[in-house]
Amino acid sequence: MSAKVSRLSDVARTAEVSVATVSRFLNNRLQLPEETAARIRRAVAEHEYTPNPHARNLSLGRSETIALVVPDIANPYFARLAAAVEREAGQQGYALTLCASLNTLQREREYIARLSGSAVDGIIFVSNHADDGTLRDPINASSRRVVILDEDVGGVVGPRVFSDNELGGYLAGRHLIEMGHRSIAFFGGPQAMRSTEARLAGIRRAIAESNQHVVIRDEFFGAYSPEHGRACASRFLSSGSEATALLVSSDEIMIGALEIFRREGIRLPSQLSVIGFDDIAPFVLFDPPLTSIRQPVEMMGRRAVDLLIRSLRGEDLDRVIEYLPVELILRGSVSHPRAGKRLPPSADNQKEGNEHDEIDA
Amino acid sequence: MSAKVSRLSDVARTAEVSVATVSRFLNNRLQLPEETAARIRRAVAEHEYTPNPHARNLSLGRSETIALVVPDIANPYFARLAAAVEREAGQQGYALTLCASLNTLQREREYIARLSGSAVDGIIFVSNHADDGTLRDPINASSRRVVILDEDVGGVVGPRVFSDNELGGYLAGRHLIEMGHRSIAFFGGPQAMRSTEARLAGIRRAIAESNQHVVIRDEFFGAYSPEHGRACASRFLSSGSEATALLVSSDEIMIGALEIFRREGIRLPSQLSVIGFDDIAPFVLFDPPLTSIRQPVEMMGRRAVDLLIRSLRGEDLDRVIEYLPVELILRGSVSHPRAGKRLPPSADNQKEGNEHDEIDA
DNA sequence: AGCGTCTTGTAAACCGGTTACGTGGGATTG
DNA sequence: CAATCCCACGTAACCGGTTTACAAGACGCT
Repeated sequence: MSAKVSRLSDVARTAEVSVATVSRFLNNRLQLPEETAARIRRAVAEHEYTPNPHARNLSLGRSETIALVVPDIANPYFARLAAAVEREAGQQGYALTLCASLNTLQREREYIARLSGSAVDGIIFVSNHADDGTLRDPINASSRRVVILDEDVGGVVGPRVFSDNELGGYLAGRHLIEMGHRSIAFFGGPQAMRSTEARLAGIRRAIAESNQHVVIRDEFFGAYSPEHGRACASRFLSSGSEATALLVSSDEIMIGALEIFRREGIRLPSQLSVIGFDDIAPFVLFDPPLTSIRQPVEMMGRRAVDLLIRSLRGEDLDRVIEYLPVELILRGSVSHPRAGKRLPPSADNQKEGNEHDEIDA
Repeated sequence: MSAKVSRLSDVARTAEVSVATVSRFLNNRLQLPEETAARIRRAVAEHEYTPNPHARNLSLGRSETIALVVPDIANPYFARLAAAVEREAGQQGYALTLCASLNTLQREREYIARLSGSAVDGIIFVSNHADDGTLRDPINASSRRVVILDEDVGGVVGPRVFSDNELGGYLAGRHLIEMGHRSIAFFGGPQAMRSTEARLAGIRRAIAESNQHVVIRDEFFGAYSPEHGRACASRFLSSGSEATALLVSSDEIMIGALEIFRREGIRLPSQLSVIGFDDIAPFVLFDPPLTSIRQPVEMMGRRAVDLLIRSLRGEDLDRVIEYLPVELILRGSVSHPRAGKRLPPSADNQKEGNEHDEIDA
C-alpha cells in the first residue's frame, strides 16, 4: 500500500549532499546557493519527505504538544474551553492532547507526571474541586510549564487565567437589587473554591453599594452538577425560604434546579427570579429564557494557550494573573418580586406542564 | 527545580547491570533471579525513573496516541463523542489528541497526513460534509489506521461506526403517524450525506408500513447549524406549508428553528409537532420539552476506539460496519394535529413570550 | 572429558532526526 | 604573498530508548 516512508538520508542521497545540510537547510539554519537549494527541494518533493516526528521530538527534547486537563469534556462549558484552546494552540503550531481528570486527584497527578516524562511540553490545567495540597507540589515542581485555568489551585506559582467571578457576582447582585429583590439565595459551587467565594463577594459588594437592606438567605454549596442543583432546589423549597431571587452558580446546577422547580410547579420569574452563571447552554430557548452571567470562555482558552507558550519559550510569567470580564445577559427569568407565595413541595402539586409567565420589560 | 530526569543508563549503573538488561526486564522480556530483579527495582525507585516517551516512540515506531478529528469540539454532540473516545482510549492505554477540522477538507487532509508522519498511531475520523473524493484516497492509503465514525465518507474501506439513522427516521415517522399526522416536514442535514438519506429512508419505511396516505412535504437540506435551522423555519413558515409535524435532523438545527418559531409565535405542539434528533441538549427543559431521537453517542465513541485499536494490532476489520441503535425519547413536543392555523411570518405577530401548550398524553 | 543447553548477561546496532565542530577552497586583507 | 575570513558543506556525536546477536558460566548428560 503506502510506499516506504522516506527518511532524511534518502533525501540527502538524492540531492547529493549530507543529511546535516538537508536538515539545516530545511530548518532555515543555512543559506544555500540556489542550485543546491533547488536540488534539495526537488529531492524532498520526489520523496514526499516529512520529518519523522518521533525522531524530531527526541532530538529536540520537545513535542510541540500541550495537554489540556479538564474534569469532563462532555460538559459543554469545558467543551467550549477545549475548542478555544485547540484553536489557539493549532494556530501557534501546537497539537493538543486531551485529558479528562474526572475530578480525581489521582488522574490529575498522573497527567502532571506526563510533563516530567516530557510526553507533552506543557499543561493547561483546569480543576474544579478543592486541592488538599497534593496538586500544588508537582505543579510547582514543573514550573514554567503549567498554566492554571478557570479555577485556582491553592499555593501554586505560575500564570493563571480566570474569569472575573467577583464581577459576575456583582453584576448579578446589582441587577437583582435594582429589580427590587431584598432577599437573595445562592446555589454555589464547592464551598472552598476561590470562584465560589469570589462570586459571593461580588454579591456582597453589590449589596454594600446599594445602601439597601439586602440579605443573602440560603447559601448552598456543592458540586457543579445537576444532582447538586436538584438537591439545592429541593432544600430551598422545603425550607420555605423567603428569598425572592436566586443566583445559580453554573449551567449544570441550573439544569438540575430547573428540573425540580418545574416538577414542583414553581413559576419563573413571578414566584422566583433566577440568574444563571456560564451561559453556555441555549438558555434563550428555556422556559423562561434565562438571564445569565456569561463567562468569556473563548478568550479564556486563548489567553491560557498564549501564556503557556510564552512561558515555554522562557518568559517569566509567574506573577501574571488575568481576570477576564464577564457579561450580564438579560433575558426573561428576572422580574420584580411579587406576592405569589410558593408552596412547599408535596406530591400533589406536580403539574404536567407549567404556564409561562409574562416577562417584565 | 526538578532534579535532572534520570535515564535508563542511570538506573543500569546503580543496579550494576547493563541498560539492555534493565530495558528487557522492565518490559517483561527477561526473567531475572530475584536478587538482580530487586536491585533493578530498587534503582528504578531511587531514580524515580520513567522512560523518556520520545525515545520510546522513536525506537518502537509508535506513540500509543490516537487522534480524533471532529468538525468542532464546542458542539455538544462532538463533545460527548470526544469524552467517550477519550475515556475508552485512556482505558486502553492510549492518549488522545484532538483535532478540529472546522469541516474543511484542507485541515482534514492535514490531519490524515499526520498518520504517515506517524505523529499518531491511528485516527478516528468524523466529518459532516460530503466528500468530493479528496478524502477517500489518503484515508485508504493509510489503511488499518483509520476508523470512520458517525458519518460515512464515500469509497473508503475500513471499519466504520454509525448510529442507526434509518431506525431513527423510522421511529420518528411511526410515532408521528400514530399520533395522526399525515403531512410531515423534514429539516435535514446536508443532502448528499448518508445519514440524511438514511433518516429520510426511515421515515419512508414508516409511511409504507402504516398503510396510510402520508406525505413528506417540505424537505430542506443544509448544514448542521442553527443558521440552517433558522433558514429552514423561515422558509417553512413563509411557504404556508400544510405539514402538521416536523422532524429536525439535529440539535443545532433545532435550536435555530425554535428561535424562529418562538419569534413568530408558533405554538408547539398544538400548531406544529416536532421531533428532534441527537438529544444532547437539555431538551427536557425546553419550552415545550422536546420529543427526540437519541443517538448512542457514548457507545459510538467506545466502539470506534475499540475497532481502531484492534485494527492497529493487525486485525482485519476492513469489512466491519456497526450500526448502533437509537431510541425515541417521548416528551412534550408532539401532539395530535389540530386545526390551529399557522400565520405566515410578519412584523407584527412577534410576541415577547409565548404560551405553553398543554400536552397530550 | 566432551558437549549441548540454560541462565544471565553484554556490546552494539538500530530508530531518524539535530547540531557542534571541522575543513577545503576561494576571496579579501595587511 | 601569507594570513585571515567566509562560504558551503561534511563528519560524527548526540537525544534515550529497544532489540538483535552473541558470550561466559553453570549444569546436566553421555
